[in-house]
Amino acid sequence: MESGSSGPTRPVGRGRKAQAAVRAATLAELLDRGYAELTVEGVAQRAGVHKTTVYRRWKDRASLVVDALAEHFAADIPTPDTGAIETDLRALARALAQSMTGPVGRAVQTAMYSDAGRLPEIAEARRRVFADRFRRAEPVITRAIERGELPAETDPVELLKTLAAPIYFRLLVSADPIEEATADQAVRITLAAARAGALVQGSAVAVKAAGADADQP
Amino acid sequence: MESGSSGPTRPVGRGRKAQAAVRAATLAELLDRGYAELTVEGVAQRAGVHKTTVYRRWKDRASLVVDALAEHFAADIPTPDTGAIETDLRALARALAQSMTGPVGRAVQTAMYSDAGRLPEIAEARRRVFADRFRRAEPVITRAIERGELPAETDPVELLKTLAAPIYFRLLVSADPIEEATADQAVRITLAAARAGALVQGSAVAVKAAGADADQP
DNA sequence: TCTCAATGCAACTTCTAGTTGCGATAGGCT
DNA sequence: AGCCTATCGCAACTAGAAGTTGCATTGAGA
Repeated sequence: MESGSSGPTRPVGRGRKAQAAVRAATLAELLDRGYAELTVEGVAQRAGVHKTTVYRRWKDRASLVVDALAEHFAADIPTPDTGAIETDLRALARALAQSMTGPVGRAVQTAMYSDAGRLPEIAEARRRVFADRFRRAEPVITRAIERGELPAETDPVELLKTLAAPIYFRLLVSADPIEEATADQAVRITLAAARAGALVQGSAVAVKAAGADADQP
Repeated sequence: MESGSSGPTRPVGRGRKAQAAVRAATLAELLDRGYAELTVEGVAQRAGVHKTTVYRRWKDRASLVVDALAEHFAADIPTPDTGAIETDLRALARALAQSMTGPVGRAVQTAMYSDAGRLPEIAEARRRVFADRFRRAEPVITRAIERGELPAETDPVELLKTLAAPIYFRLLVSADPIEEATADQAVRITLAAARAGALVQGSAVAVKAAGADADQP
């Protein structure tokens, strides 16, 4: 967009500071007013900046929110390999819980599943982050299967969803605080289910008899 | 609210039909535009009604949405008592999954956890519904404990949250379709976890050592 | 058929989104 | 230190949706 090779591409300290303030203010407003009630003027005031300053940097309300969230998309959840499924899953679950901890994490994560999640860019980012996490985490489960720690038919994706579900439940439904204990509990539940053979492939899909009528009347 | 004993309390068929159309249109708009993008004029047009007709019946946008959702709050989830924990839980989970099935159910449930969920009336309704469901479902677990089907220390609330989590995960996070198989899978996971003793009281809370510092730095 | 409550319509006010032109200012560079 | 200019603040706009009001019109029920 910018930075012509010889052009006057000076980052300009003033602008950088203002933009950072606006982004922080956007997350704060997102957290305590929500996307639906977020106003550009409110963000500007909170950032100690004039409304036009916001509009000069961002096309509209949506791209302001998208950009403020985008900063924190970096999934960066690694692929643990401790040699035991329990500690590996604990690392994964704690990393997920961690990403929802603190005002910023909570603001970002809840916003991504609120009405702001309908913005195409957010929806796509969500898909990307999820695909990335599954891709990184899958080896953890396949290795555990190879080691004989889990039933051979265990479905990695199903297991990871089972691991994530109790954590997201706290974030989005029950609004209970999310701590390490939350993650550890999710691990216990998931492992018990996996060892009992409840997470084998196809266990979560309906086995439709022949017939093409899937819609309800 | 209305119906003074001798007053001119005629329900007036025309009004009833218009109101029903507006409520239905509100849910439809909620489903395919979301609360943040929902406009009163949009709802009115969709209902084949003039904007002022909406404002004569509802104070503002918020109460329109609240009222449209309120129709469907009736939790009406019964207390199954089949004599076996598995079938009882299956009944509970399927009833929950059922409430998220079909366009109306999906619209209502997702809206309650979207930005509309920040409206005080919605937040309170959510608490009421949850409290009611837990109250009705708790005997199912205590009976199972008495029958020796579950560990004696099993925490009923923790178990019910574990049961609900995978279903809400599909509704709010993964957006996978919700079917009976989803509910049945949730039952398998929950039972495996409960039987393994992962849902005993206090298993989900951090055991803080003495000290008053709970906030993060 | 006749009535009156409820709707349709137009014309408002207010609020926020988003835009534009100009003068003020502060950060970077010499 | 002092200039240069990109960026900011400010005021004054347009556009659209929220919400309101007065009056004419219509249709369900007695």
